[in-house]
Amino acid sequence: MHLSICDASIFILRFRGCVALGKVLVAAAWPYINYVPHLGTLLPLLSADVVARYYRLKGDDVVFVSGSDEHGTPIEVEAIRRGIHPKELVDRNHKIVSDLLERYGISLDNYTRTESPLHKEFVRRHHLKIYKNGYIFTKETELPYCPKCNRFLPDRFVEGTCPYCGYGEARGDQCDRCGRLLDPTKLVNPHCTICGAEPVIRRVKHWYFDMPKFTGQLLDYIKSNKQLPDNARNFSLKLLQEGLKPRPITRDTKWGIPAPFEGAEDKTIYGWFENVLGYVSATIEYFKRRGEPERWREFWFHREAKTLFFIGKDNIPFHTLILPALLLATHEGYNLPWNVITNEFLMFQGQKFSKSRRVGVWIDEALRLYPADYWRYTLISIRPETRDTNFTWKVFIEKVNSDLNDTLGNFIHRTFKFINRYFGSVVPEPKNLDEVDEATLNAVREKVDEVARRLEAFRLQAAAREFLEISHIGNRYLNEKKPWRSIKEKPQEAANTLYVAVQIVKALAVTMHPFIPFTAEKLWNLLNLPDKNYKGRWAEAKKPIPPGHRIKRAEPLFKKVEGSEEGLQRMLENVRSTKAPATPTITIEEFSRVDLRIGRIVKAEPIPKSRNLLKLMIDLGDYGLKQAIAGVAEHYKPEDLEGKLIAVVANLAPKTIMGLRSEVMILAAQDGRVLAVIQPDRRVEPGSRIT
RNA sequence: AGCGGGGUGGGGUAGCCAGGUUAACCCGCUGGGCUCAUAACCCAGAGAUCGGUCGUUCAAAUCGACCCCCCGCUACCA
Repeated sequence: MHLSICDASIFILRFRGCVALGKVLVAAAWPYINYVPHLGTLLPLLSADVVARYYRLKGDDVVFVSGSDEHGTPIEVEAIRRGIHPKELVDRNHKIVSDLLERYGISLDNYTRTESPLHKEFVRRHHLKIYKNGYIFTKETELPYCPKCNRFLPDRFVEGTCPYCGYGEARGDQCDRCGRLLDPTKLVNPHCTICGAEPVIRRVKHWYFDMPKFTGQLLDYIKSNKQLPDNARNFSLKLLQEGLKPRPITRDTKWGIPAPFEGAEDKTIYGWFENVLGYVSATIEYFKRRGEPERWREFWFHREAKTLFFIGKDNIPFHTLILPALLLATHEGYNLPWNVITNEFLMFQGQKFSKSRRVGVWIDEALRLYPADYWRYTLISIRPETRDTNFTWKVFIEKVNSDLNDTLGNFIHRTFKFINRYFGSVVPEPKNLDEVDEATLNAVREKVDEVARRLEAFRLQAAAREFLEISHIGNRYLNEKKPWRSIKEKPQEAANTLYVAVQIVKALAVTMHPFIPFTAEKLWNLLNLPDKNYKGRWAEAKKPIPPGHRIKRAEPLFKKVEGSEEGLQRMLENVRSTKAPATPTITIEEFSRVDLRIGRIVKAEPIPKSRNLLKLMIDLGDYGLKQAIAGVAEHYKPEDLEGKLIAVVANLAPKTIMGLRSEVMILAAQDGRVLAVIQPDRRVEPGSRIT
């Protein structure tokens, strides 16, 4: 089947919207792994996972792919900072991230990486192909080059004084103070942010992808793709109306995929022109590994395949314009993204997630606090669908305690307990169900369908609400039927009630699966339903558990989050401090602002009513006697400390702790539960400066 | 600056694109019920002139114009 690629009608056919189900490619944005992702970065992967799991439950043929985005200057710079080769950095991070995603239950069929040999080879062949098709040309430009680092500098890596407002730390692309767009060549006193040297301007040749040639086809694609969400469509149309520009696809960096063009041997391919091709290469790799090397085509060429891309809003143009253009440029008739499901941003307590300022929660530390399902449920239920939303500890506590534990967990638990206790753990035989029983079962079936409808519309937040609603129905039903009464007077009625209740539990076990898969499997097991493979299980939501079936003993599925919002933030900070933090470097000048000295503890005494505090009097020689309130009482007895020479920070702003003034801070090393004060290894006078 | 998104009871969100019965849901609050269940559950109630103004319309949270505030983006932080 070969249609002219320029024929717009094929798009109309392909994107009419009533595409038959069956084959679903689910793709999630590739996290950039210069660092562990934070909760916001997890959103596209998590959303994709919910949908992938749903389609699998429905019995569709699903392939779910993503991978680590590993190339580019930020990773190179991070590697330099740590004194290792970029490859070593990404090998390490890829492993960490893959492992974490698995622990979040992100059910990827292939989580690969841009360093995968198959990907690199695929990308080179792809670009050569579109080069031969005439979509790539070369052009010379002037770019800043750092002679000391021996590299061309991306705009963001040049800083200098803004020529408009005089701001001293304007970046090459934009001034943070006046907001003006800049050109790195215009900066006054420019310097390289990596080494500080002054960059020079060099003329270089680069290879450009001729985006404007695809304007018409992309316009047709965007306009005829009915399911594209508004934010993705509007933004893409705007860019198309403004006019596409040729994009440089080569970079003068070493860390990347070598450009395959003649004369470009020392260049690499720009990240966004290779990582999006990873969706294809990951599919190829997956089927190759399964020994079915041709089947990837079913997902990328058969018209009936649905391809779903889950991304954050900042990635829209790469998925609605650049990826389609790259695919069109092959003239091979690739499926263009059937839908690009875009989430807005997640904020943390009203602020943007920020790695440098440590605002937010990172996915490794989150798992050290609470189970994956708690995070999954919370994130999906506040998933930023129509606007940015805010993650707060308050929300987290509310979602886990009220929704998961009280409403959902408790309904399941009371049903189990009742059957355990009054029916010997055996599903009772129903006889003559009354109207309320039937209506309830119907309402539950209705809800199951509603969850499915919401999921198919990618309204994940609403879908989660609907599945939780099933447990509300259950709770309401039990309250109305009061089986704890009828068990005494009309045991058959109680039997009917619990029969219905356990069917609701089963429906929940199925519908909760996309959202909280770990809990779903645990529940499936408690229901003593043997099937380990969940493919095609969705239909089970409406099939009753037969009377006589034995279930297991009740076991709580969730635990409440104990403690306040402040308490949780403290827990997070504890978790954070016990792993080696990658603290940003400081200059010697910055360090010298800290006045470190040796002091002698002349007196140490416990503070009444405090658990861990000691009041210390510390002799600082010429600087006098200072009082320190130190949190060491759980590690040292007062008499152990008296007489010791120890390191202190002498110029910390004083603070009042439990009504006592603390003027200096003593230094101690912490290794998990072990605390050790820092002492000089030979005798020096109290007050000696530590440098 | 331009562009985009948003401002809905105390808090958090949905509804808006395809205008139409008492503006929905969760948390919180008040009162009541229940006691099988992880002090959980269920019911009822209070509480919003849907940022402001003007307009379109028989009818606007929903459409249009203008204004005020918040946020994001302006092509390598989802």
